[in-house]
Amino acid sequence: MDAIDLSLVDLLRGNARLSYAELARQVGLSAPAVHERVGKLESSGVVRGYRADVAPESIGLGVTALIGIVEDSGADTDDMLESLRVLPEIESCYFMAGVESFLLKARVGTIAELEQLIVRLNRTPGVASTRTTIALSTKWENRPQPVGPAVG
Amino acid sequence: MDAIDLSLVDLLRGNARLSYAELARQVGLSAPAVHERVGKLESSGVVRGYRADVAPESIGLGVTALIGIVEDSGADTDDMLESLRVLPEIESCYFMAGVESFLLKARVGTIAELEQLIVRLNRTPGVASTRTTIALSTKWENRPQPVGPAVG
DNA sequence: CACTCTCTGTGGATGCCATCGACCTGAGCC
DNA sequence: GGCTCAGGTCGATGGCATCCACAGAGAGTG
Repeated sequence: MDAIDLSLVDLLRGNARLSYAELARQVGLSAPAVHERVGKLESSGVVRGYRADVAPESIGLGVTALIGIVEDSGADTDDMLESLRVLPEIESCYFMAGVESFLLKARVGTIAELEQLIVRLNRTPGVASTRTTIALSTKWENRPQPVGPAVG
Repeated sequence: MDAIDLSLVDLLRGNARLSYAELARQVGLSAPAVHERVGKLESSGVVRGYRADVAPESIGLGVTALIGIVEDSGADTDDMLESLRVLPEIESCYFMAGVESFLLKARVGTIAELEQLIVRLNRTPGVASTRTTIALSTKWENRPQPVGPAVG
């Protein structure tokens, strides 16, 4: 991970569909060299993949909620994780410090679907309680913060 | 947004670097047709961009925190938003229902940097109080949920 | 029904890009 | 010095992006 790798990471966080030729121009290397570097970033786990950033409301996921989960004392955290993992509505799952062991970001189409999700969560073994707050609007999300040196 | 558009969106959410030729094979259209459709999805705002998914700890952002913000009564929400927007550490910003008007997801390198961020937030005009919880680990994040029909 | 307009598709042509292999170069080390 | 290796360049080639001309389906209209 030298400065050029950081530049490549920055460029790809900004636009994952840049061609190797374009990346090469930006960082001042040849296309094969960039190809090699990006391949290594991928196989070493620095770059985990490439995702289209899609407006959720345009694919019928207009309701965003954050759900904190308090575990039962003695609950098996790994089992709970597996129960959470199979729920597709849960986009993100953080294991937190504090009373609420998990913080989930869920995305559904309607409030009714959110209700169903919460019911399911409360029925999940190991869940003592849930606390849901609704996001009225998403001001921004997953904004990449620049890490590399400035790239001309 | 017909079924083919949804398939394209799904495919690109899974791998944003798929070639138009490959997308075309997957959905059963010609490459120019797919090119046209994706272009329209982009210009209509359904697809907002393409991002490399980078392991944050590998670029020196190993600390994730969620920060709730309570506004002063009478605070100007738009002004606050602008103050938040210039802080690069804030990756996501939701306007919430509830006591805490904003919920921020912040990513920093060290606990010391988190402390500085919190201090800055508490000094920001309009902020009555903040409540920070640290994510001990990220189980998953921004997992795309399939929306289109199954794609062979 | 027939005409036409529009939308969305296909197929072909062309130039750029991804990718492979051969080779070069400088650093570290015996 | 001479070996070795990591990581670069260059050149070739086949595939892809992209442009263009044109075809066919459907909606609206006389």
